[in-house]
Order: sequence, then C-alpha cells, then structure tokens
Amino acid sequence: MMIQYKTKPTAEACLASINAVRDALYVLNGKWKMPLIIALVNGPKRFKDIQRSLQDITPKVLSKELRDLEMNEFVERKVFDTVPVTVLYELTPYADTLGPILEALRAWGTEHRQRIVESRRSEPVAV
Amino acid sequence: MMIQYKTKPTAEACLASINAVRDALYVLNGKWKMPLIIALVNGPKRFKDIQRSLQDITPKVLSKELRDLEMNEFVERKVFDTVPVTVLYELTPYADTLGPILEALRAWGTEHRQRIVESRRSEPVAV
DNA sequence: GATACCGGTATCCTTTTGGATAGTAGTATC
DNA sequence: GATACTACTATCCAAAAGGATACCGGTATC
Repeated sequence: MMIQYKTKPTAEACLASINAVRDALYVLNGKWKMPLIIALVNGPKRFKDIQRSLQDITPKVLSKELRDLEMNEFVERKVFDTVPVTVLYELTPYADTLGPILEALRAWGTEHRQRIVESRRSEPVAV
Repeated sequence: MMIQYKTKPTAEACLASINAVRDALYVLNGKWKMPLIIALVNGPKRFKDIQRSLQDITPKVLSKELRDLEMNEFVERKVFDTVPVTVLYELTPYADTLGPILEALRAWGTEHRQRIVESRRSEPVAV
C-alpha cells in the first residue's frame, strides 16, 4: 500500500478553493440568477420590466428566481400601495459584493463569443 | 400610451452584459465544471485522482463533465501507452483565461460561508 | 484464488430546471 | 363591451442534471 499525503499543502489549498467555489455556486447556479441580478444593477425594476429585459423568461420561472434571490438576500421586494399596486425589485447592498464575479464573467463571455465567431469563420460549412 | 426609449444607452449596455454573462454561463454552468477545473490547476491528474479531489462525484458524471470540458477546449485528455494505460487530464492555455472568474468566485464564496456561519450563530435553534 | 487498482460504461432512476399555456383580479382605455 | 395592462399563480409537461449501482477487461498484489 502506498503512503498518501492526505494533507499536502497544495492539495489542502486546492480543496479549500473547490469548496469555496461550490459554496458560491450553490446560490448562484442556474441559467437566470446572474443575468437577473445584472438586469437590476441600474436601479429597481418592476416585474414586467425585468421580463422584458431578460427576454424569453416565463413569468413562472421569473417569479421563482426572484423568490430565490430574495431568500438569499440579493434582492428586496417592495410593494407600493398604488392603484393598481406597483411592485419593485431592488438589489441589496449584499448583491453589490457580487460585482467582481459578474464583471469577470462579463469580460470573459465577451472574449469567448469573439473566439467562437472567429473559429466558425475558418471552418467549413456543415449542412 | 407611454413612449419607450427602447435603446437607452444604459439599457443597451445592460443587455450586452446580460448576453455576455449568458455566453459564459452556457459553457461553465453546472455543479461540477468550475470545481473540476480548479482540481486541475496544480497540474494534470488521472481519472481516479480527480474523483478523489472532488469527493462524491460518480464516475459517470465525471466522465461526462470531462468530455464537456474537452469539447470546449478547457481540458486535454492524454493517453500514455503504459501497461495498463495511464490517462492524464490537463488544462489547456484557454482554461487559464478563466482565472479571474474562478478567483472571484473563490473569494466571494469564502466570505459568503463566513456570513452564513455567523448568521446561524445568532439565530434560535430550530428542531 | 481473492482482492484491489485503473479507466471507464451501462442501466436505471430521481430530482431539478425550465418552459408552454392558460387564467385571475383589478384597473384603465378605446 | 372588448381589449390591454400589471403581477402574478396554476397546471402540465419535457429535458437535463445528477446520482446509485453494477459491471467490464486488464494488471498486480496478497
């Protein structure tokens, strides 16, 4: 049997990173959460306005995603007693701490799309 | 009817950000992809070693995730003609461009866990 | 001969995710 | 009176993600 260094320094650090990223993904995972947060960075929006920003999201899914974000304290739901009622969704200060993640994803996504487009150009066309 | 500024500068920029993030998520989404990439940052690993790093991942899922990462050019699979064969999975230079995203997630995840732990401390215990 | 390691597959199943479609109460508008 | 808006909910369904379990051929080890 081989002697295993179960806690090699690099292995330990690696495991810690993996777990930290898993913790982050646990609340941010999914198709809509981060795009939805971005949709609110320029100020609070109403339900239908968000739906328009994120074209293609159905009301059921949007409603569920908003509830998730509320539970994780990224979003606050504010109801105004107008007639008919107005509901605004607003980012919390805690959501602001996601800035670096969102900016990194935005930057990388932009480059990635460029890369894909360019690689398509040099490929034969498949029918 | 209200006149809508369909292409307000901020709305345009917002939409571009949303789409960029969506592009990024399209290849990075899921429970395992980013943790898996981190498991390989300290050098190439063998199948079983990765499985041990990401405790709990089943071979079927790991195999699928590795194939996905290979298709997106984040990982290269290298087979060595030993007896029995040795297979190494190694990050490509393109995977290195994910550095800022992973680092941002790691940092945020670490803080987030702290926050959760602290908020649990001040809560009544539910049975 | 039994067991263990390697690099996976095969099969089956559950859960989660996401979507399509329709509908609701209330107001306002044409 | 018909239609449209807001902020959703209800129902049903398809697809994807993820997991449990078992297994394979080959080698090596006890």
